[in-house]
Amino acid sequence: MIVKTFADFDLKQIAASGQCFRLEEAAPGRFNLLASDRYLEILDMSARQDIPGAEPSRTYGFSCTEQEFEEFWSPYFDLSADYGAVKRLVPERDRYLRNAVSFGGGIRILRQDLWETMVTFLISQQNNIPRIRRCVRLLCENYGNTVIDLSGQTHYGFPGPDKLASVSEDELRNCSLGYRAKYIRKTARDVSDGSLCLEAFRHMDYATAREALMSCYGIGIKVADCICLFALHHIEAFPIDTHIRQVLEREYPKGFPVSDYNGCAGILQQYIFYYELFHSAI
DNA sequence: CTGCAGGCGTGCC
DNA sequence: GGCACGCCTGCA
Repeated sequence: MIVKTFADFDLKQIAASGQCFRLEEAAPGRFNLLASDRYLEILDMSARQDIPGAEPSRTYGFSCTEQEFEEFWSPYFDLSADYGAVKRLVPERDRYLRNAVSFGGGIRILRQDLWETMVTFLISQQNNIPRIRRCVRLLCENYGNTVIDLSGQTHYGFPGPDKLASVSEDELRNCSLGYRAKYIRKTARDVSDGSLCLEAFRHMDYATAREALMSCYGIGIKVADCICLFALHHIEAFPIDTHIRQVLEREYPKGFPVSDYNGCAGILQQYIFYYELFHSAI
């Protein structure tokens, strides 16, 4: 286990922010995370002091080697980016956004696996977070590789395109995917037979990637933007769901000032999403 | 019982 | 371009 401290990094907030459905707080201060076939345990070692507006700096123990952390997990959590600089772009007069940023200041935009993100956000349409988690869990338990952790516990990786291409639509429906099963099956088959090349997406700019994603069966504007933001790290992507749409109508009737945020408006979208989900509940 | 949750495809204009 | 409508499922 290695121990590290970071500013603007709070896993509790990230786990609740709805960008990753395989990061969960299994017990207070104990997190489990699966990314494809990798498993990571994270232990919150900071004394939790929830001072409103305080710099969210936290210390965590990670169940991996220094090398794995530097090579995989640090980029995954986007730890080398300066989120303080993003927050400072929010002008004092925008009270709403200042509050949102201070409330969810530990959020970062993860760099998740492209295939996994495509499937989980296909599942997310017309769906709610607990049910999305359940669908993803069933998919992994039924078709994913087993991953054994250091204490001998079994976890399940995310099934790859070849595996899901071999599963019938009816079997997929057993994971309570509903009508989304045919979207996932077709996408899996397209990737598996080579007619859809995921590697190509990595070399595209935002507009090109978005358009290419939207040409996939079952992927529309909202899901394409989520994939651009959470997997391809196009931080200018600003996914608008029914929830965010209501906020924009209420707080920004003249439109969200995208141009104030030189290509990183998507990060602000996450602060807003998290703020709307939880601030009234406290 | 209806309505709806982090939409999208289809058919129509 | 815009706008209906249906779609799986679980939960209020």
